[in-house]
Amino acid sequence: MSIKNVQNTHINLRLRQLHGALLEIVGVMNRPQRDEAMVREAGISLDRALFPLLVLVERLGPIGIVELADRVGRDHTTVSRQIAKLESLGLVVRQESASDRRVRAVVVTKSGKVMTDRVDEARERIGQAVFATWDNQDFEDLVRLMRKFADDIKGHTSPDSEAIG
Amino acid sequence: MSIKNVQNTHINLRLRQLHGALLEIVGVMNRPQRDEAMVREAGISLDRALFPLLVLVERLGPIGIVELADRVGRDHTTVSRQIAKLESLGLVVRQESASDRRVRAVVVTKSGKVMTDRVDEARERIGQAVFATWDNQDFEDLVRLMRKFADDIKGHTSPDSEAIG
DNA sequence: TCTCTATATGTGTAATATGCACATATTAAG
DNA sequence: CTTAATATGTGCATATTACACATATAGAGA
Repeated sequence: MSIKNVQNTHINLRLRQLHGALLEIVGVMNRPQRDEAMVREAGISLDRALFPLLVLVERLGPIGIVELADRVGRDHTTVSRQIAKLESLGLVVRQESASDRRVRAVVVTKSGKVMTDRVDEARERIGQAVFATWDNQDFEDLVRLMRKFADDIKGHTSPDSEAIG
Repeated sequence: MSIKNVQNTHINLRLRQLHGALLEIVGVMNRPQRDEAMVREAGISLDRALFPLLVLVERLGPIGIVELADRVGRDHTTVSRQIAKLESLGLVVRQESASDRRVRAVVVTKSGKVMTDRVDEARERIGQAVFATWDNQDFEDLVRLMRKFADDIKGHTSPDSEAIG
């Protein structure tokens, strides 16, 4: 076996480990129970699919429907309807864009912001608990490398490229 | 502002950055287009929701329906039906457990393994491309810290604890 | 052992979510 | 100024999902 093959074997081992960790993390992030617990804490009734959208709008808004749909991996018509629901609940508004009058950019309302703020606070509490036992350098490295990883996979998966599984 | 508050502010900044990166990564992982591309490459027609299950069964099998449902955050009745579909396609089988005759543990068949193997190969190719430009130490650190992170959030989110958003 | 509770799985059914076909408005390119 | 591309939205058929409920088995305690 050549040196290059040994290296590849090692990389593939690590890739498999990374994929395993990713599957678990995504699994936890996708649990609807988590969202429901948050919503309950915020004291508002909200459909399961609507909550992740609200968080994204707060993070990325003002943002158009199509870009939002791309982020969550759903058809834009689906997202259009979901945003309409969020708007009827008073949590977001669609505002006309001056530069491009086709887009109706979505932003959170004051009421929606109150809700995402509570979510942020809960997330902070959990995060502080999770990382309380971490070595500080490890924590800094995790944040830095996750950011880098997120940036890099976007470039390798954007249009028509292959999937990761 | 006390030293402790300064530290908390810094941690919360990092937590927010980490959350942002996580949202993007999970977003990419959740794109149905990725799964569809994989399935197409493997030359089999497979419902969108079935593919992630197949991957999990290959990784974790033999595994029971309830545990599988917990992993993907769906009701066990939903997963039960989806596994039944996978079984009718010959990609997995449900085998009786000797130790506990309630469970019908799911495992991939030879045919299912062929499919996940192709997926693994594609994932390897992508992974090698993504990390080709990475510093080796960074790559090792990412794998190690993601594993640690996955382990730690499981402990902090398992039963009835709060969500991350 | 007997009983009661918890767990694992599965089916019927109704509500929800989703995407495709299609339509409109606006922008950009030639 | 025509044509293609983009952003958004509605109607409708289908797919997905979960709740209520049922069955079988396991485990704990009297």
